[in-house]
Amino acid sequence: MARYQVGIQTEARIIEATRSLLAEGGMEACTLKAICDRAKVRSGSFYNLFDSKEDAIIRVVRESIEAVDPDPDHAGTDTVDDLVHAYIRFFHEEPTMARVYVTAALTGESSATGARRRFLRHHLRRVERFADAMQRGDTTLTPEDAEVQAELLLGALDGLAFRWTLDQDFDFPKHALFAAERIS
Amino acid sequence: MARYQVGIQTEARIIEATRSLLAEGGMEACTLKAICDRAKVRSGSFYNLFDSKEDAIIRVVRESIEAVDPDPDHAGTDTVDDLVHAYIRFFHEEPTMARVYVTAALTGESSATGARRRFLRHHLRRVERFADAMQRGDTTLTPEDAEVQAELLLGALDGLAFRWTLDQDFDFPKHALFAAERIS
DNA sequence: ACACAATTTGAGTATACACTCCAAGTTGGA
DNA sequence: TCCAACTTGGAGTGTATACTCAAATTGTGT
Repeated sequence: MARYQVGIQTEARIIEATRSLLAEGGMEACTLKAICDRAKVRSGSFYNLFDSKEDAIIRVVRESIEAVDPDPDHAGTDTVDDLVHAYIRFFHEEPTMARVYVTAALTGESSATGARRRFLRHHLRRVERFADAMQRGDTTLTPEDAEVQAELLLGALDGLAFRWTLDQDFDFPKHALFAAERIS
Repeated sequence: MARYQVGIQTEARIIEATRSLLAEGGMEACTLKAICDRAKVRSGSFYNLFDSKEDAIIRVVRESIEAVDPDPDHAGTDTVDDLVHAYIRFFHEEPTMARVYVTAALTGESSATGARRRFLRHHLRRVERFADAMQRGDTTLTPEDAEVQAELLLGALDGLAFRWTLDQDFDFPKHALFAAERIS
């Protein structure tokens, strides 16, 4: 019944292989074969531990996002600035992962199940945190206004990040900070 | 030397098949087989007229974007509001095409050639037009400030559009107008 | 050392895709 | 009417993909 150590290690190797492949070459480089080769595992083992390739990718991306969370305990003490800086940091430290994040949301199965739903949930949580931070910074803001404003700021950050994926010379941090200043 | 009528008609049929497939089911539905079936053509004919599948898709998307251009002659008379409304209209009238547009930019070959470059060029042209319109609306704005502001507004529109692809219930026009009001 | 569950293997399945080639057919100008 | 340029049919190529399964092996508690 209990999991064996060896299985847990294999799982970790697969996650690490997936992470490094995504970071190096994005979705295109992250084939099942590549994952298995790098993790020194046959495909059967992979499917013993993961439901699908997408399953592994989603876990990696989520871990990656959480790694730059300014307030992992959700104590509700982060400021808008903290959140914006965390966002900038994510794109700065894990550019390929950021592209994967956006790509997965767009190309996930057209049915609303799966990746898309997950990303939406994550987005909504972020909007909530931005809105809360905005209200803490400006107590005259109504909850409704804070939400609209949070959607706008996050939208702008997403859009500027997309812009950056088109052209790596684009100064994302500068524009992101301008957005934060202008919108919140 | 001159092109034969029958070839021109075949080309038109292929374009139309590609357009309708993209509009109905996005990139996933737009396989070569699907295009050829719908256009009543074999793949040999397709490759007689187009270099690649991507070639056909790019032509379709470009035509689709130009169809909602508020100032096709580039007379330089459009206002920021015109441009924002044109953007909203594009997403309202051709939602799937909009998704294709973003997807193509992200998933195009990782080398900077090809689709990505094209999209960047198109984006830069739009930024310029937004910046010009902003300067016409506020003559105290320096060209540099206008450009940064234009990048922000376009980024916000792109991001909100992306947000909408995650969840069709999101009120894109409302948020887009809020962005325009807040940023320009 | 035994039983039994957890894990691994690796060949195999099924499928999908963009693209090629060239013989045969058609068009339209001279 | 001729014929070269153009267009078409459609089988075929090559490659890649995610995923399955039954049997073999290994780990763990007793």
